[in-house]
Amino acid sequence: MKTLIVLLGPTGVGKTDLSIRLAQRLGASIVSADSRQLYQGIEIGTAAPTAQQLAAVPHYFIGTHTLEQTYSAGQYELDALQVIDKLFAQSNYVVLTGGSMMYIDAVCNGMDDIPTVSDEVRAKVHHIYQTQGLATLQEMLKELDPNHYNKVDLCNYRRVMHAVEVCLEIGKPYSTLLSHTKKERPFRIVKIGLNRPRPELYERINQRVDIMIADGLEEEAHRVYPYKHNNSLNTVGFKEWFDFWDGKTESKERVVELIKQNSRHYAKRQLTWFNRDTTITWFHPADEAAITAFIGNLPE
RNA sequence: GGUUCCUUGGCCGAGUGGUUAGGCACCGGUCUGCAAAACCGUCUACAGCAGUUCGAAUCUGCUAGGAACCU
Repeated sequence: MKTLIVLLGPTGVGKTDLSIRLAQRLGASIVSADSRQLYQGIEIGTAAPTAQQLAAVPHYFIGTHTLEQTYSAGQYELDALQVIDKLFAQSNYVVLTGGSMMYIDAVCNGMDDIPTVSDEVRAKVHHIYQTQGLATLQEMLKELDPNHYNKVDLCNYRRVMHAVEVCLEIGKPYSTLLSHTKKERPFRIVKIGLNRPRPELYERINQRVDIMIADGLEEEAHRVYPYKHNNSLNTVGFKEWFDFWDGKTESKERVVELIKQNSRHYAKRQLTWFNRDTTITWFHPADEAAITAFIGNLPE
């Protein structure tokens, strides 16, 4: 049976190393589900696989986009599925690995078809938000899509804005596009979660940030500073430097502290998301034997 | 030894008699197209003891710790 092995877990838990060994053992390629490693030029800060690692196993969605390109989970679903389909023609296994919750979700469960919002509508809604504030957008949503109005987190301007944008774009309520059903995939999905005791995970994250600094994260961030307004750089490890150069952070020591802290926050959010998914089988990354056995014991 | 001042929850920090200031961290949570994003919740402290008062973090005294200055 064609099987997609989904290797997921919080940042810094040790997915990359394991994914390569696993892929080699299974004769599989690796499809990255990482919304930041997909960009070129921020390899250090995103802990992207090294050239050596990339040479060991074919990788997809690593460094495939420029910092100025916009990308989304919805687009990823389409692109990733296409790649996965192609890979299954040559192997029974494909390893999907990464920490971008929504990207993984998009591949495993699918997202509803929501049209891309035109620049005009986006600009219009953004303008309303800027000039009249969130309250006005909330009122608009109440009018345009009372159903969704009752469900969204009204304090979260991103979500309110998006819902309003889509309503205006399609001329009907956003909620009419939401099916709340999982898409069926023509392959089996096996989710393997990687986690460590919290103190251990945080210690690794802290150490990894120190290594990034030693590897030249500051220089890398400085190099991409001109592109800071792109979504690709609304990223932990970069925005903290931008704030420093913009005079919003007092010292470099503080920058490093913030990067560590924000990375830990990110890990926590990932775990919160993954913990809801009861189909995940969890392992400690060091327990590779158990993981291998688990995969070996999967029914044909 | 003397004088004056200080002591608030993990950290910062407001509050001079009468709801649990607030911020950050920690912890927990939300999540269908910018998701390494955006957002939400919880955490009831006032150095200790005694007293004044209907009522004290806020007033008084003593004790402890700290700071500055004097001898």
